[in-house]
Amino acid sequence: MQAASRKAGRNPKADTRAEILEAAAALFTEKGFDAASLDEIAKKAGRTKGAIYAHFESKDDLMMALIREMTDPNTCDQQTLDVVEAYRDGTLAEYMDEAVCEADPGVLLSMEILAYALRRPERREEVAQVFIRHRDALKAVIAKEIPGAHQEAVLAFATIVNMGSLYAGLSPELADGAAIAELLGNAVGGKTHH
Amino acid sequence: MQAASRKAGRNPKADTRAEILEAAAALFTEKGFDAASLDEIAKKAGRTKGAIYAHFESKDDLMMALIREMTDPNTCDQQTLDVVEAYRDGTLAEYMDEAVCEADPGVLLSMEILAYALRRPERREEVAQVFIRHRDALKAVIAKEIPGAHQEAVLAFATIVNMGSLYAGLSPELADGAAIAELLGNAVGGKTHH
DNA sequence: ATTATCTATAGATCTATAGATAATGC
DNA sequence: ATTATCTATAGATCTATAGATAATGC
Repeated sequence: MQAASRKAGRNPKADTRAEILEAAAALFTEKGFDAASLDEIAKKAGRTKGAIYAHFESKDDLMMALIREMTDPNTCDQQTLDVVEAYRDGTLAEYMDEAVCEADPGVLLSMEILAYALRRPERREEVAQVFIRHRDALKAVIAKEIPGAHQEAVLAFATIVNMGSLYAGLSPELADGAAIAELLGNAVGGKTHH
Repeated sequence: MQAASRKAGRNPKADTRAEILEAAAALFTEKGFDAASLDEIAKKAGRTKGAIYAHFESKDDLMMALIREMTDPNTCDQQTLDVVEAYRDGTLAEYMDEAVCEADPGVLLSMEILAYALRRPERREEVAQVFIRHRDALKAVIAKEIPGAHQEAVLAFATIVNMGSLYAGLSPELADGAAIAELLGNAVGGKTHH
């Protein structure tokens, strides 16, 4: 949030909700949903717990809000775009080693959300819709950037890049940029320009 | 009571430890490490918390013991073997739909362990060694069962099957047996007999 | 045969902290 | 949105005891 928001008729309150969500995302990533306390989240957002309860009904409600508002569901986040482009340009190995292999926070959060949803059947459907919309956005990008990609290329990106970067975060012996790039190459196919 | 167990230097209640580990595995899978309480674990094992502390120093120590003793590190578990065989036999799609697609507990536990280790740098190396030994066992099986498999076939199995089954557990729209099988086919190559 | 000892475990308890709510202020 | 507070429960620790074995005594 830049000066713009502070200026144009924003109320200090307006940002509170977004800042809480941002702090929650960071702490759910770092410690996991259960281990991240609302006090910590509030502190990180520069507020108190009361502020959280002014905006969210419960810790679960906060998590669900975070999931729903996880970036615009119709566009890929920049990082996803970068991965696809690196693949297309034949520089994925380097990209993975630099950017993703040290336990990418975005991937950890998405794992946390997946685990959260899998353990709460009532929430599963709603979370699934969010994942599906993200998947579709990624699919469109792949179709555009990687002509001739195999039919299951989206699933390849989602599974190999995500899981691969978790493994890489655990140990480079389990997965490194080169291995992930080669595997993805076999799985995705299509034209790349080296 | 069997003379054998006495001979082995273990008292008749020696299976307490194993039963606690089993209960812990089940509850860590079902609710996650933080949300599973020691009281629940003790109850599920038919003991009380005192019994847990007689065998383990702390909840973390219990988790680490569970990780270390997660099946024999030099052999694949049956389920992993089944997946590789289903791939080799060209029946992976059916296998995944039947056995794995509804949020496989083993996969969930392994994700829980991965997240646990990624968030605890002091533990990372030790957990990594366990994963590496499992990976090597899987590699050997693949080399034997799927002649001509690509070099990164192990990573393909680990990432695509695990992540795929989590996605499938969230929604069949995200991943189903056929999609996983096709993707794995592109990623692994090698000879299969249809 | 009696007493002491050891080990594993139950059950009670301690302390900290979590999520949630209520009261209050701006 | 803050501050104070409520209630529940967590991990951890303490204490007592059951059941078994080992040592001691007659």
